[in-house]
Amino acid sequence: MSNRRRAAPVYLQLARQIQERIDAGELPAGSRLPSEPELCAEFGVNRLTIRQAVAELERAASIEIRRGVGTFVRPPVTRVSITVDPLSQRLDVGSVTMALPHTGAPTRGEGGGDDRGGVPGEGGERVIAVAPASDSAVDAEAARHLGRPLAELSRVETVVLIGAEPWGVSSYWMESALVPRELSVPGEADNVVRVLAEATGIVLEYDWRAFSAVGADIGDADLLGVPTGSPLLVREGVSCTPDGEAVLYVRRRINGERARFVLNFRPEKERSDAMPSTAEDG
Amino acid sequence: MSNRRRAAPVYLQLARQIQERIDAGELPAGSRLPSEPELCAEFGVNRLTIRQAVAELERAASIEIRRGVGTFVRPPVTRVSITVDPLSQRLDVGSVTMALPHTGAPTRGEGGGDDRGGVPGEGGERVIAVAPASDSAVDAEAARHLGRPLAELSRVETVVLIGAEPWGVSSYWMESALVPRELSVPGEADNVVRVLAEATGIVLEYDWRAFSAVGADIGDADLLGVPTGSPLLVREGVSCTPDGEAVLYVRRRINGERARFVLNFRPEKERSDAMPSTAEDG
DNA sequence: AAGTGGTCTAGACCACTAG
DNA sequence: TAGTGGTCTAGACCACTTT
Repeated sequence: MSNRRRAAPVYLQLARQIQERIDAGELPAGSRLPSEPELCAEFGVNRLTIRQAVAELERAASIEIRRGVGTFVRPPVTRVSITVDPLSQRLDVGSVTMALPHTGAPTRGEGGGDDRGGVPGEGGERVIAVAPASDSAVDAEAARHLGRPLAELSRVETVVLIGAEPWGVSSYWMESALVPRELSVPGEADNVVRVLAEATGIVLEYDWRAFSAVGADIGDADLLGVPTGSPLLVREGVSCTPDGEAVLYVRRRINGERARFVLNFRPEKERSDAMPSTAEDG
Repeated sequence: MSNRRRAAPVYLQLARQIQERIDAGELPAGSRLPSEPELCAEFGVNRLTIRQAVAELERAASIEIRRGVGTFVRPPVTRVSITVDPLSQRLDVGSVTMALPHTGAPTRGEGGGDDRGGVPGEGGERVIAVAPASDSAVDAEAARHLGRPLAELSRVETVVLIGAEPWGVSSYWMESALVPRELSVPGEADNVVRVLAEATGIVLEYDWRAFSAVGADIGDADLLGVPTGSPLLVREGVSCTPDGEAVLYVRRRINGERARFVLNFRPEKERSDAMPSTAEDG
């Protein structure tokens, strides 16, 4: 009849213990954790148990593991903020692609300052596949959003780059007849929405946009260079003609660590220095 | 000089192989995977290797593991959609809490239908802690957003429930003097924003809101009953008086599987049945 | 009781990074 | 080359669920 709560597994206790050291400042951002053998000795457990604890902290984004080097406490993340003015901006002018300020690789690791100015290629969008919609669940949802039969649709898959680093993965669905020739073959494309608008002469407006969060599936994880299950910010929605005819459904998965979408509800004002805002949305 | 790409580790190859079976329909949603010993025999590897592969698929949300029972292919997720009308809704009327339609526990698992009607308690918000802001990074950010010194602020931590299930975790920061007595002690609170507005007589408007994605840290994972690192949708922002004075900073982490925020940019129209919309936002 | 997944040990070998 | 983390094996015991 003992209602005693089962003790947590050892690896979880260790994870919490190490997290407490981090929170308490005993292990400041950028500092190195003891090596796995050292932790084994300290806690008197098998290496695999230590590894489970460390993996837990890595999933929690508390630490960063660098193979062959060591394990380090992560500094607080800095995100790219993208502002959307919900009161006025209704025109879908293209992609977020060109937005980002200093495109240098993100600062990480030690507390040491590492300015890295002037990475030349600002970014862009690389088409990696174009194919007719199949009967997969995601294609079916796109067809539903566009109110068109699956058979008429094509899907364009792209990777959005900042500098040379993948920042997000996009899937676009549109009528197959609308797919511009420039996009019909994998390669650089700069900005899919703009190419589409220019090639077809269609003016695109936002119909709706939605935000959600998912873990990276195996395919997206590959493309983005992150572990499977990493949090991705999903931004999806339909763009339409000024008449309201749905033309394009887009679903973009963005490395969660590297983006924040901001909606300002009040007219431009002195806002706290809080929002290091930027850029346009697409 | 061999530039041959290193072969992927066995567990990853197995994960991809199993994922392909799922994608191909050989393992339909709801079906059970072979047990771990069976998979060991089939692929001729150690059980731990199989477990690594299976863990990978679980992180990718492709499968669901039920201890003592088996491992099952997950059906596509269904999310609660919350609409925000960016053109008009500017008043911060309270929490998303009361929003959700049928509060039954989410359907999961087998393809079999499992209606579960009539969970009585519709949900609410449970205060779990109230404390003065410390010098932690997250408290400091709140102070920055509110433009007030840390010492004047208090933090209120709550869990947002749907039925009996935790749906999100909220942190609110406000002037310590403003914290209503009703919130000053842990317990049921129904709706923090409403309580705050009623207790102080302050009318709250949105200043800004932002969306991002993070993995659950150990604490949030505990509160939400999800694994560490699970994708959470973060909705944060400042609410202010009609004069624009920042009053409240809120940062809510929502189980990523269970929420989607929708912004409609066009006036109400016949929209595709796509958006099974709902509710208000807070 | 039987079968499932969860935790843990001991030991091995490998790949990557740095000095 | 030495030290780090990454992968894999073999075997054990446990907790949970179902029958």
